[in-house]
Order: sequence, then structure tokens, then C-alpha cells
Amino acid sequence: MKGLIAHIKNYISIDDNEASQLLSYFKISSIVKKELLLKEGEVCRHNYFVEKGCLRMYFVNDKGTEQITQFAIENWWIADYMSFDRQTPSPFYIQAIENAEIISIDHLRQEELLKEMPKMERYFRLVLQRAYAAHQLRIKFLYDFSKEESYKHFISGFPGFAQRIPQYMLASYLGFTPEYLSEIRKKKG
Amino acid sequence: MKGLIAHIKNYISIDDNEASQLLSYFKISSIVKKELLLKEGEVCRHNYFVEKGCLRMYFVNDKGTEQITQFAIENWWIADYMSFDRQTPSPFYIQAIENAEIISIDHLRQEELLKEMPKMERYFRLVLQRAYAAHQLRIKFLYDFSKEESYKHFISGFPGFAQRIPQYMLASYLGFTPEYLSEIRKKKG
DNA sequence: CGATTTTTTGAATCATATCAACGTACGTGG
DNA sequence: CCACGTACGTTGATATGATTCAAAAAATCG
Repeated sequence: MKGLIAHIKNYISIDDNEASQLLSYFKISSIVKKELLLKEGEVCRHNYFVEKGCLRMYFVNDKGTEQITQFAIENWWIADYMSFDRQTPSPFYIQAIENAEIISIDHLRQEELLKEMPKMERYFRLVLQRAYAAHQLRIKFLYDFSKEESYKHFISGFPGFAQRIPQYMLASYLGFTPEYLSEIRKKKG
Repeated sequence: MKGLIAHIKNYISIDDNEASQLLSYFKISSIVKKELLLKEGEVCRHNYFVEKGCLRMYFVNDKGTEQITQFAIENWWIADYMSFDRQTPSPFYIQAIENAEIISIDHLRQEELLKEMPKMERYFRLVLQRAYAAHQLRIKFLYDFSKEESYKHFISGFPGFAQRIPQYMLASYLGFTPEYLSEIRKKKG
């Protein structure tokens, strides 16, 4: 829970009393590589915070290929917010790609928390604003960059992260085939 | 201001007193087609709500082509949130593509508003959560659909809207060329 | 080690871009 | 309210970045 509390303190100030109040709303769990937190067709009932490890969000397309839409590493929140918001079935999977420690809060408990501690509205607003801002930029990159540029940009933007995941997952996230990624890498060294 | 107040009331309850308090924080303005609210290199100082009309957000790529990343129509908020958050220069333009009525609030005033009326944190959180949710789905569509499917999906998802904008803008938003859009349309009658 | 998972190769193919030219529509000022 | 100019849309030929498929090579794991 250390990571989450520290993260919250980056955005709003809370005293020790409030911090311990918070704890009762969240559940911490260890999950193993490949474990699924959400499956296609299920409702996304929880909002997840990654204390440690790495998750991916993906869907399966018509051809049966897994398409990764996002990763979540330490200090990121992840959920299918459309499904979470409306409690409707999700088209996505969320899966651990490393053993991980996850803090979760379900939809109802989150509402209760926000009722009891309205200042947490500010925390979540700021987290979502930052996430939305990142997505706006991501859309720009998707339109602006060739596949090769996307790869280079990712590598330099998240140094070290590329080594944590198989290349075919990176290719999937960047929107091209593993074969083509292989070709890009060959070209450069 | 009617539209904004109604929009806020969809998310939180406010009494007449609070509603009139709100008014003093926002500024309403009429802008004409082609007018720019934000230019590349400027800081995005305002958060904009569209009461009437239509805006586009775009950037200019290396080749000098305008790439549209989003539209904003009635009842949508728009800003470059990275730039707005950190008050750093934006890579984007925001422009009216129809005469429009816009409600705006600058970064500082928004903070003052949130201090005076903390329940507005909830409003903005919910707005951002919905916007982020829409972006998550948009990323999925970008990966899932062929260009032709993107077009069909957009047309059926926003019936009537395609008629409000030139086709080359729709092509730009969907990530392909006007020539190719023309070809897609030919195929279908 | 052997078994599975991941990465690389190369050839054929496809979706989409590019460019240049022509056709159409539309709004603005005379 | 017409005519002109500019903005928008279409066409077809050619080019290209990226995919597909099948198979081999390499890395990782129990």
C-alpha cells in the first residue's frame, strides 16, 4: 500500500488519520504472470493500481490475434473505464505479464470512498486528467509517426521498459507485426 | 450558459444559488468559423466547453499537412490537457470549423472555482472519466478497424455529423487521405 | 537437456499513399 | 443574382510501407 499512499500524496495532502482510513477501502493482492483481472464479456468491476509488476490490456480481434491497447506499470491506474463507469460488459482483457502486486477497489466501494472523503475526487480527477492528457499525445503520435518512428520513440520514451516485455507484445502495442519489428531492428544495429 | 449548467446538472446536483455562483467563473464568447482558440507553441490557458457549433483540434506535421486529432461539438469540453495541466507550450491548434458559442475558464480560475466549490471536482472527474473512456475505445477502433471500417463506424456512430464537416477533415480525423475516402465512398454508392 | 516460446528470414501480396489533373460547388463582392 | 475565384471532391497511374505465410533459428524455461 506504500506506493499508492505515496502516489496520492503527490496530488493531495492527507494526514496519517486519513491515510489509515483509506486503507480500509483498498484491497491488495499478489498475482502471478498470466493471471487475468478482466476478461472479455465481463463487467470491469474494479479499478486497479499497480504497486509492482506490469499489466497489459488487450482485446482479441476477428482473426484471433491479441491486440494490446495499453500497458500499466508501477504507479499507474488501469481499468476499462467505459465498462467500469456503466458496469456494462467489456471488450477487453487485463492480464499480468509479470508477477505483480495490485491494489484494487470496486465500483461501489470507490463511490463510498468518494462520499466519505470528497478530497479523493480531486485525486482521481488529477489522475484521469493526466491519463487523458497522455492519451491525447498518444493519438498524435499514432498519426504523426511511421511505424519505425513509433518504435524509436517508445524505446527512448520508456528506456528499459522494452526489455521487460517480449518484442511481439511491443509490436502489438505499437500497432504492427512482430515480423516488421524484427525488420526495423535489423536495419539499425 | 444554459447548456453548461444543464450539463453540470447531469453529473452533480446544484441549487440556484450555486448555479449563479458558477456563472461568475465562466466567460461566454461567440467565435466565427476559422477563428483559433489555441496555436502551436502557445500555452493552452483555457478549458473550453462548446455550447453551440463545432471545433477541431489538429497539429501540423513535417510535410505541412494538418492532422486532426479530435472534434468537439455541443456539450463537449476540449483543451490540450498536457499543456493546460502544466502550462507548457502545446503542439496543437484548436479552431472553430463553424461559428460557435464557447464557454471558457482559464487555468487559475478553474483552480479557484474548485477551491470554492469542491463538488465541481466531481463534475470534472466524471467528465474526464467519460472522455478517457471514449479515448480507450477509440484506440481500440484505431487498431481493430480497417480504414473503410473506421469510416463506416464513424458515419453510423455520429449520424448527421459527417454532413457538418468537409470530407477532407473527416479523412484527416480517421487517419487517411481525402483521395482514399473518395474511393471508399465510390465503392458503396 | 527437451519443449515451448519468441525472434528472424524471405517471398509474395495488399492496403493505402502520392501526385497531377480534372470536375464540381460554393460564397462573396460587384 | 450572376460570375468569378477559391475551396473541395474525384479519378487513375504509380509507388511504397507494411502484412501474410511458412519455415528456420534462437532464446528461455522447467
